[in-house]
Amino acid sequence: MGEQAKFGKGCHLHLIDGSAFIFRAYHALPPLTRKSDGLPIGAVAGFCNMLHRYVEGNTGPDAPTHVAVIFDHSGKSFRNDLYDQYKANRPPAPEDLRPQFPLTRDATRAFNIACKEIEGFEADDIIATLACQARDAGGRCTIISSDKDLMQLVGDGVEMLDAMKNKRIDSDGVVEKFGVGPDRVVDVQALAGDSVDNVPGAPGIGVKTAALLINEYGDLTSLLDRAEEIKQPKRRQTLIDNRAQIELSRQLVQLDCEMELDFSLESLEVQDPDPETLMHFLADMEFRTLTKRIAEQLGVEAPVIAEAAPAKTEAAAPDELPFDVDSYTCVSDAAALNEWVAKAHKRGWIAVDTETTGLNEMQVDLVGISLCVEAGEACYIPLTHKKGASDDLFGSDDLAEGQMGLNEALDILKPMLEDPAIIKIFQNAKYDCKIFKRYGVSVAPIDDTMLMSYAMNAGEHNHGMDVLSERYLSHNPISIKTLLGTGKSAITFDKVPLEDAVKYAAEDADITLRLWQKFKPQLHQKQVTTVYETLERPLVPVLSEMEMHGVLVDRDTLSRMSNSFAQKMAGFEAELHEMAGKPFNVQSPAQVGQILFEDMALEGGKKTKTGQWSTPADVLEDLAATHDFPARVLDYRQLQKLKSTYTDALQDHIDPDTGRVHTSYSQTGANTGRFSSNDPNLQNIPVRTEEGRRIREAFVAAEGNKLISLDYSQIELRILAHIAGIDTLKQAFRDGHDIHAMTASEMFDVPLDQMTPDVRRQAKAINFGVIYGISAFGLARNLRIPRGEAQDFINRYFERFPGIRTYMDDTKAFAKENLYVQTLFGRKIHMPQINAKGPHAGFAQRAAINAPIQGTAADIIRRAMVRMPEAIKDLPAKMLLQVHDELIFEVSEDAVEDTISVARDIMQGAAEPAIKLDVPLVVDAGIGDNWAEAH
DNA sequence: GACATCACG
DNA sequence: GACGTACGTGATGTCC
Repeated sequence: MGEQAKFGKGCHLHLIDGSAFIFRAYHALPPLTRKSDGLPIGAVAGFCNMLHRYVEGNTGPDAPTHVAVIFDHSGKSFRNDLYDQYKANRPPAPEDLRPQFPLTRDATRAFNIACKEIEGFEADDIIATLACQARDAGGRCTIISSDKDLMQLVGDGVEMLDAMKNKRIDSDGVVEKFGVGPDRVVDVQALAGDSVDNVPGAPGIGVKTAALLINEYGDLTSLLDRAEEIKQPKRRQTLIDNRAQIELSRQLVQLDCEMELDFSLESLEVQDPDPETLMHFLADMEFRTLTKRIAEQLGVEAPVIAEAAPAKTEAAAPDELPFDVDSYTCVSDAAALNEWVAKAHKRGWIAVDTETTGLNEMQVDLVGISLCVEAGEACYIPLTHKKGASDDLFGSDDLAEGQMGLNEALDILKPMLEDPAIIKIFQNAKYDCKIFKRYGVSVAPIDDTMLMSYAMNAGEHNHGMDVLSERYLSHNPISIKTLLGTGKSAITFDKVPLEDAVKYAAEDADITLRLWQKFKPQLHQKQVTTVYETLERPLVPVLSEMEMHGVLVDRDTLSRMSNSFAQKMAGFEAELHEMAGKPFNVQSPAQVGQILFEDMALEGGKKTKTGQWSTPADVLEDLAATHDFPARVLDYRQLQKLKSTYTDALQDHIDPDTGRVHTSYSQTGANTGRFSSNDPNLQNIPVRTEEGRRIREAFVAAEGNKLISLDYSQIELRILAHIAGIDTLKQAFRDGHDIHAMTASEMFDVPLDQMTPDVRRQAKAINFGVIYGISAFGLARNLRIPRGEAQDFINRYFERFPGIRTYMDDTKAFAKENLYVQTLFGRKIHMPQINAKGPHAGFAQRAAINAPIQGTAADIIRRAMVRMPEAIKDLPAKMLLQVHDELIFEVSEDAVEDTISVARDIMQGAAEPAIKLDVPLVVDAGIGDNWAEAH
């Protein structure tokens, strides 16, 4: 440090406003991506060009002797402690810009220019402090920026330079801009405020008026003290009323010239870049032109950049960094943890994984947290592991040694996990976010490798970590079973010895980070960034909240129904044994089949592929027309289903703490974009039979509330009408006609006023069949008509609506060509089986026809759900459940109508503005004390 | 753990 | 010309 000459007279410091460079570069260039992997790189390219042009231009007597690029540190600054709304209305950095922030630091260092940022301060403060130091030492300083907030620093050897316009700004320039000299800029800004930074200022006073006042009264303090003297009554009152706010504003705009810096002016001395380092960086970024140009100037050989690197989509390249579970570290004190937090700040991202005592997010305890910022470098923070059970079979409740306190760790992690400038990366973020939420941490923003995979590869494979790691990293992770065991002897994670836990948990974070690095650029390449960012990622907090809120279920209602079912079933069982002439297990399809088709020798029995007699409901229904036995079996089966799956099982899912049922939605469960619901499944609660529907009476609103249900009417048919472009159908929807009756009328030439329910029913079956990729066989079975007749129906339908056949043929052809189909919103559903030969071919083709329709409907309700929390935030209403085309809310009695109105608008307009459908979306609403009434 | 059955959209 | 099919899910019980 002592080698450099002292900064003083004759020295000239240049300070570059790094953030301004980045944003200017970002907006000036198209969204370039790195050829080999699609990493967004446009802002870095522009940044490097600007930096290079700047260095090139620094010749002659006025060249700087010292230089630094100053960046804003991610996260909040001390100004947020003064005013929590400071810069609060600033939108987050664009998605494709964020990963470029750290790269611009790397670029600065590659050019061998000092690169500075300090936590808790803005770049402007560092610039202010350095400028003052330079001035005090008798040297000069040029600030390369056009930010008006820096103009207060101008004067006495400090100037600004607008690099784009190549215009210097001195004291006169400041007067031109603010109407006052640099020393009064702060006063003017305090009065005028700043909408960009959300500095309030004095209402109704702009720069012009502010300058007028300051020039008249000398300075801000005098002005405020003598505010009574102001002639204009309104202006006078404003200043008197808002004195505190104006003084706060002054604090906000006043830059800190006296920061403690851990580097000296001397350390910023201009140095030549190291050609090798610079070349390596530029080549790594694949900047072909710039690399060549700078290589020539430096007189070195330009490194070769492969023209078209092989697409790295599937298996990992063999030369990738191997996994080494022994390299992972165990973090057990605050100092070590703080280092990891610092790494996250530096990088702007961090992969996080939580370990818990089980899978039920509402009940389990946090056991530890693993982190990873750089591939191959991961740690585990054990928090509540229990002491080993060396000779005590039951283990111990005492905490194991070598762990930091849970609260201490969370206190350190919370600001980072909530920092808007740091992306937290998870595999299945919803799980971890719910856990963190229970510990008072609201994690944001996030990325989720599971959802990225789903957006890119739905239909190709599942999206669990094991599958993804195997497929994309060629690595088999440690199996959780080897740590926990299986079945009855399985232990919970808090009983796992620390050294094993570190390897397993840290590896998961490492895998997550590596998957993210691999997937991120692929999202662009596969053109699903919008799907991921608008239809997948924003749902994580929405679903988390719905799941955590849960739905109130009345245990007594269920319990009474269970008892009633049990009684009836016992009666049916006795009857059935009597009829069979022997006791048998009514729940065994094999035994029922034997009795029906062997003992009773009934006709029409078919066998399943395993050789058993097949006894599904439709077969038994046919037999029930003539025999009591199959009719009774059906009765029994219905009650058995209701009891075991619903009235019994649902009670076990009532959370002991909340008294409510908390389902879990799987965002990646259905390939079409639908959600699935599990533990328990609340998307298949009975409704079609009277008996079953009564189960919904147990789903109730809390005291003083109502349940409301809003469902899309015929959404899939509407989408079909739009996509296939069927004018008659579209018009019918626009006119609000009964679509099935209309179809029947068109097909069978029956006037609407002479429509019979049976003809309408047949048309309805055809309409549904079309959505499913109609076949004569399927329609025949559904309508119980001969196959030839079904084929006639279908032919007539296609004749009447030729657009439908075109849509089906086009969709099939598209799928065969591309191996995927698409929704209106760009969601891709892969169809790897579409070109299969043989009997399976039909399956894939029908799925291909159905997927765009079902998927588009799923996209639309997803869009509604993403917008819903903001829309209802001021209403006493909560969104509880989603059942594919229906949303259920719990709402205070006095806000029922308002909520319906708001939620309906959101749902009906959910396709817009992305898509303007040719058909209206209609949402029906129901209200009740329970779900049966509301539906 | 595979299979059959049945609940939903 | 025969093959065997409606599309998408999850939970439960039997049986091996």
